[in-house]
Amino acid sequence: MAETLTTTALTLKDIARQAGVSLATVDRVLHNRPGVRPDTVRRVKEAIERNAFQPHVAAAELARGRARRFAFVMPSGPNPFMQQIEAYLGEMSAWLSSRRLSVEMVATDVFDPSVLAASLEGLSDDYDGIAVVALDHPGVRAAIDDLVDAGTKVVTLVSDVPSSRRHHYIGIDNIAAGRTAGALVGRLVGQRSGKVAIIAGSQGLRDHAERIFGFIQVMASEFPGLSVLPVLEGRDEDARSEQVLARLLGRHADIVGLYNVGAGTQGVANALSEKALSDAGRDRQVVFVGHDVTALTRRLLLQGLMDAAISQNPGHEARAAVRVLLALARGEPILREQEKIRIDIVMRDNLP
Amino acid sequence: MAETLTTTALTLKDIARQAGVSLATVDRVLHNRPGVRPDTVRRVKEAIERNAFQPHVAAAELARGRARRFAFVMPSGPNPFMQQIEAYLGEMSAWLSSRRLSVEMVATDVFDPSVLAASLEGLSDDYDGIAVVALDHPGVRAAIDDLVDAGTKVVTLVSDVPSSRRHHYIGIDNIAAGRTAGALVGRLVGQRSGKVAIIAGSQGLRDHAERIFGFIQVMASEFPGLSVLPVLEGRDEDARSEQVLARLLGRHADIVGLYNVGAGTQGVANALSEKALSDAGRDRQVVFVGHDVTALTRRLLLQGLMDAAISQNPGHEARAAVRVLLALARGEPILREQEKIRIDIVMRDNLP
DNA sequence: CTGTTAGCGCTTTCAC
DNA sequence: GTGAAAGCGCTAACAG
Repeated sequence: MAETLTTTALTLKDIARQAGVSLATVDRVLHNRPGVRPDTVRRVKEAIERNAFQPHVAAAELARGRARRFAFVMPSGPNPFMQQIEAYLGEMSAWLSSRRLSVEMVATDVFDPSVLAASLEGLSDDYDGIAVVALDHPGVRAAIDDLVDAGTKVVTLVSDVPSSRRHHYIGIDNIAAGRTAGALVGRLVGQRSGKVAIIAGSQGLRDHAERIFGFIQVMASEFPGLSVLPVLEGRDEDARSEQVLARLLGRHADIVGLYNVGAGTQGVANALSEKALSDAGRDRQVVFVGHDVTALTRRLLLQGLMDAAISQNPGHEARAAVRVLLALARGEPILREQEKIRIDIVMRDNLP
Repeated sequence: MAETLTTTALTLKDIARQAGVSLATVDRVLHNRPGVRPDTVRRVKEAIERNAFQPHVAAAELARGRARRFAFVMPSGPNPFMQQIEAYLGEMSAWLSSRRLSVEMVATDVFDPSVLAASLEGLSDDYDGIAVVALDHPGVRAAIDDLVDAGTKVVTLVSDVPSSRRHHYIGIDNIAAGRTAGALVGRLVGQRSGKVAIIAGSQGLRDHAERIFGFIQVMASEFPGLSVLPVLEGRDEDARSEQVLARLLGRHADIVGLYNVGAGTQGVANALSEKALSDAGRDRQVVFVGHDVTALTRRLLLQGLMDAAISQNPGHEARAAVRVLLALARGEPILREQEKIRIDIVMRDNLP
């Protein structure tokens, strides 16, 4: 009736005794440090295996007694999503300091590869680990690889540089996110046929490009009744997004769906609600799917102007980045399942 | 450019010196233990505040040196969702034992209040904390309250007993989950009008009842074109679910949506795919929304027979339950944001 | 009421 | 190659 999943009470000392060696030797074997005869290594390893011995992390942490410093390299400028990540890091401060960890924010122009690369290079010696919202560019890749070579742990956050040797990526699969957006737009449009608009910050941004790719893929293969218009670029700015979208809506009366890939949400909403006014009486508004749950998208979802937001949980990303950097620094295993960032579909009734 | 969120390097000793007292006194104040003159308390607290002092958790854990035992009281019988929670607890075993924590599974008939209550009563002295998939019933409530009175930390898991004095509930808001399901069915049905079926395990289960409530609420207020048929009960069994649903589908040709509140998914799928066959050529199948991502629902989503699954992440629930029990046992703060279980909408393209 | 002290289990010199 | 021993920062007896 009761099945135990865990037991341990042994200590290094017990293992040492069983293996007929001293504490120090067990410690060396445990951490693959050199200076132990192969035969001794084997004896110790056997004792460890035999007892399924797990060293007590608290004791190790205390004995090591080292404070760790991490840096978060994030975009300067007022991006609500990034601000949420910062805010969640702030909420962790008690957690961090009771573990002698420190996290520092480094703001930089992440859209300029040379600036970003330079920022990264400058951090090498000061930090045990770095989380960076990275632009996928050769210069940035080189900077990341240099950090890694210098022994710094590096995780990419939100936006990845897959070709680099970063230790981990904390963020969503953007192609799948785009596919999800596409499936939602298609399904929510229902039987109607017509055109679908896409507005992105820039197609040069890897995450935007991937989302668009996934979106178009699904549209083409599963919703033949819907035709996708050429992608608009709003540079993630409200004014420009509103302008280009309004023009498009004016030109095509039969737009039934809209995918906003990046920010500039207020502008998109403005253009859309203007159209909604003039459409009053029509059977249904344009289906509008975008990204991220912010104060604004929350309001739009509640109003019904926006139908769904594809979201990556910023609190989870902040905590996962810290935990992964810490695990990397300590040489502990990473709980992949726990650290994986999911693609959340947020609609009015499951707003977090 | 770089803004620090955290700093600390002080120890109890530093605080003791600043306050002009001994280590032990600071420790007493820190843990609100009695036996310190109010004036001294104030002085110490001031020193703590002034330095924003955070005791080193690793040191505390080591010094306390106590192993903690937790029990998970879960339904006997083969419920895939519960098995997933167990599996994720299993994956944590290294994490657990390196912290000198143990988790034991206690299987019981959680649907029989007296059996469940008796199981709980029997555990009082052996565990520091208990997570229980609870039935909301006066006997169970009393058993939980007794545990709490005895100093055991109690969290309800998946299914809550809000009237009890349990310390925490790990699970979703089931009314909101039902609303989410309703909105999805309504939106995915689109312009068509017709009937919507609901099949539940039992309306006597609190979580099922709440989901139904939320679902009907949304249907009534937002989808006047859809009428909800009386709730079917399938007792979470495949055979019975298939039977009652098949009969219903036979009687009403104009069913356009289906909400499966609990398990019995295979039966539901059977009934539905049979109907789909005979409907071949019709414009669209019945919209089918259910709960939880299991091997089966995953397959159904990929096939397209199922449109969406409302899900609560079992891995997250398992880890959150352990973390919360641990925080409660140690008297540490709970990171509410981290432990909150979200209502996930899972469709084909964002399958985890 | 308050202080002293002996560990908790591991890491890390420093000797041998 | 290996071992002995001094802490890491806190907790918990036990004295006073």
